[in-house]
Amino acid sequence: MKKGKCCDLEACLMCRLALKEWKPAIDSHRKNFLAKKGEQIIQEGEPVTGVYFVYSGNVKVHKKWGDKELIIRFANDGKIFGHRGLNTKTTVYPISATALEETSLCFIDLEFFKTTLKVNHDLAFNLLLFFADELLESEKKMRNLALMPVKNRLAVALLQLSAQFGLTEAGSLNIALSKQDLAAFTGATYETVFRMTTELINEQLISISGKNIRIINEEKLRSLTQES
Amino acid sequence: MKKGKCCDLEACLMCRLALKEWKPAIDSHRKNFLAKKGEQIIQEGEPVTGVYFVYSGNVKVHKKWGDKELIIRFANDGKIFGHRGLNTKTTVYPISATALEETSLCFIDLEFFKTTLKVNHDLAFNLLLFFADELLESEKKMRNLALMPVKNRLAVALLQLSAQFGLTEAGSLNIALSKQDLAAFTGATYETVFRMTTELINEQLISISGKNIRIINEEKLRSLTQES
DNA sequence: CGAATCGTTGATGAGCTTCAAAACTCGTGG
DNA sequence: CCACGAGTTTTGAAGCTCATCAACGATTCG
Repeated sequence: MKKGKCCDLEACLMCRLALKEWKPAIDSHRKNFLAKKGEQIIQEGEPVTGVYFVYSGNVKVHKKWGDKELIIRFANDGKIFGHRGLNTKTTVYPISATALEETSLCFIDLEFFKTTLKVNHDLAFNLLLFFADELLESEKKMRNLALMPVKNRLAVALLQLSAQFGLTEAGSLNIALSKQDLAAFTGATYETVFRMTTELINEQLISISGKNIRIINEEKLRSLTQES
Repeated sequence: MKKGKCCDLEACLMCRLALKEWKPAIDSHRKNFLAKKGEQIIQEGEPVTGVYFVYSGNVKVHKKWGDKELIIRFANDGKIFGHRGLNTKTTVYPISATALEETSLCFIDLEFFKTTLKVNHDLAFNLLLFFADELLESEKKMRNLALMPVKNRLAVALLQLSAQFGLTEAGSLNIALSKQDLAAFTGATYETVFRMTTELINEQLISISGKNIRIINEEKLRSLTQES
């Protein structure tokens, strides 16, 4: 990632905001703010007003059905969420978004974002690629939820977290995630995830001390994510 | 849909092809052909060569894990598939695609499609919206697979098929789908889907005669898809 | 007409959820 | 410094949903 860049999107809107390449006019369409830990930023079903960019922190993007919850993905530094306001079918947010830690955010008005997209073709093209990547992940996760047992999905989840959040110097996953949330991300119950976690520990694939999860045998863990 | 248009994307590439608005130069990048019923058009894991547009017919887009299969979606008239070659992470198709009936197709070379996207901003923007819609559906389906019981997922599947393929004059779903495929689309086994189908019949929500599925009580069926 | 495929049904058990109750953690205040 | 209680973690047990296997009837097709 280049200096002054915030995210993986070349020509990303937020980068430009950060780099102040844009006219001051944008200020009327942008709102910076802080979300406290646990604060709900978007409520599923509410009318779409704009998109959010994460400067720093961590936000879970989740969907509910009845009293059950599934975490679709996490948006950390440089990521975007609430962008599904961009669609032709509905005018309400299809997901909820909740800060997992204190998170610094930037909100952009939907109309402004749309017009920007139409004018800034680089941005549009790169957002297109971003969406394609998301779709790729999304469809893979669909398959996993439908076809994989919980233990294997847990392996996928851990590897994904490792890839997205990296490791601390101590070598454990650089994210503070409640077991509840890990379960909701895996798509299973708290207890089941717990049991599978102990299995993985017994098989020496991971280890846990306190809140810290460490991947010991990445290769074997990854082999669980392969077919059959 | 306007006359001369093939799909829901304004400025869609295929429409332009069909309308012959483009220079003949394109012909070297386009290949029209027919896929027989049951013919596999894309094999998961093969290197990406381009994208496909459906003139007419029906193609299932599916993913495997071991010997199990999940149908992600169906691509019928005017739809696009294989577009996930467009991404930054992998150079192989993440999905398989198989014709469910005789299908008339158009293949576009990936490089050409990419350059076109960079030049044709209307196309890029509308593809962006299309991706956003797909993502919306995809994430909804993720939630369904994770949280809904099979019966409810079956209701979703039937309503979705009804929306995408419409009804025959007789009032039944205008698609010939094997129960195998319906099961793979629902994300459950053949037998389970069969049992749930009988339940829905007994509850007078649907009826089946031969291959024809008819939705009797759409409202109740839809209520199964609502939360809790 | 026989073979093969598909539809239908029952029995069984694995995998997972649910409920419930210990055991452990940690902050708070006596 | 310990006791207490609230919250979390861990474990056990029961039950439900769904997959799997197997068998038989129906339908298609050479």
